[in-house]
Amino acid sequence: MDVKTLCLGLLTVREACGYDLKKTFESSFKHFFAAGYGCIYPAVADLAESRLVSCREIPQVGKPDRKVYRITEAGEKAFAEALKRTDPQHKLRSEFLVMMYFADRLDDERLADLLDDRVEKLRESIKHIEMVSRISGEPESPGASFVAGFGAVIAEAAARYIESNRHVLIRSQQADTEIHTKAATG
Amino acid sequence: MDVKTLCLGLLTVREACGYDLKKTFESSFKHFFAAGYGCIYPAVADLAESRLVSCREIPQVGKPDRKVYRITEAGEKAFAEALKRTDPQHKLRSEFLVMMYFADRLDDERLADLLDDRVEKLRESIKHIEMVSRISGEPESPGASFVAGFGAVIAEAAARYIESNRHVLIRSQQADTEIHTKAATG
DNA sequence: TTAGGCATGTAAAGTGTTACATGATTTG
DNA sequence: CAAATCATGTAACACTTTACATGCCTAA
Repeated sequence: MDVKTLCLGLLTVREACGYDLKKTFESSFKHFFAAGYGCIYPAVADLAESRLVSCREIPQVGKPDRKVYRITEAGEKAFAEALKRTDPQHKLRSEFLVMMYFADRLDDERLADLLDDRVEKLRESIKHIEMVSRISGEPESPGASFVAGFGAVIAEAAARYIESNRHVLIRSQQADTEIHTKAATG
Repeated sequence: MDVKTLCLGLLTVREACGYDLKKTFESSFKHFFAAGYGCIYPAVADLAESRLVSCREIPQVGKPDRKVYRITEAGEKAFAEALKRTDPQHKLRSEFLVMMYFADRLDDERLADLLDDRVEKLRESIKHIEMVSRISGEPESPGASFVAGFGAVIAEAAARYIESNRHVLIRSQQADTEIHTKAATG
């Protein structure tokens, strides 16, 4: 499944322009499916060209015309089909873990910075997810709640793991080298 | 950080041919940094061309010559530099979560299958990680243990989350729609 | 006898990222 | 006065995936 298909999916929920779609990517999909303008604009243009969405141009003052895309019947069918056929992948690509794998080639200061930064980013991600859930006026769809909760739980687990096991990597703290896999709940 | 740099990193540990590197990707990096032959072979060829690794060809019977790559001093420096400079990303791209976001457009049977499959894959991933840790003769480096533990803990958290919250998505089980974020420990 | 392991690669296609280009309005 | 928001897009580049191409040996 590519960005194009996901844009089509978002347009099954409500009509939107490219800029709106980007905001949705930032708010709801940031933690598991990021996409930039350079990918979104060509995607919606393609969808329009293949008649899966229609486009209505709304004149604006001081800005480019707002191009509002709305899904067509063909688009609805295409998306339903995609949901039926897709064998969903779930891929992590972590340069952070690569660097941790090579921890013995990093000095302790650098290592501590990397670990701290990652934990901080994870905590920010959790806050971001909670923020978005609270802001949205309408109660979220079950799907939206599920994926938000997933993101928060995984980020929390990751942060806890890093905090419980950093001593395994940092030489100046290497008293206990047992890996902790039980997170303290609470 | 790309596959080329990671190959260089693996060659700081021990000399290897492309096929060996692929096996390492399969065993140790599968859950956070996958790579195929089509990516690895050109990568090591590039490394050799830019003299970051040397190449020794060992004749084989009934197979192509085995090209054993060994890191050079320039390669060691280049990798150390990469570890210093890289701001490590950590990206998830999950079509699975996309589909769960659109759960209301899936029928219950399909939904249940997708959830079951994901949990199964997560459990397999945990087994795979435990397997690899047990098989390797020498005790693993702290970095290797850390990333293996990370993978196992996150996969376990994900599996538990899915099991605790699938009822939020499946209509025929929608009595309680509260998201469970506290995993039962044990 | 068939599947899997060993061992190399190329080429095209697919997909996404980054940098560039423009510019008024609104908020702090 | 500066930064963020709104709003569009293109083009080059980077990188990975997939399919193709070959072929012997070994174990079940």
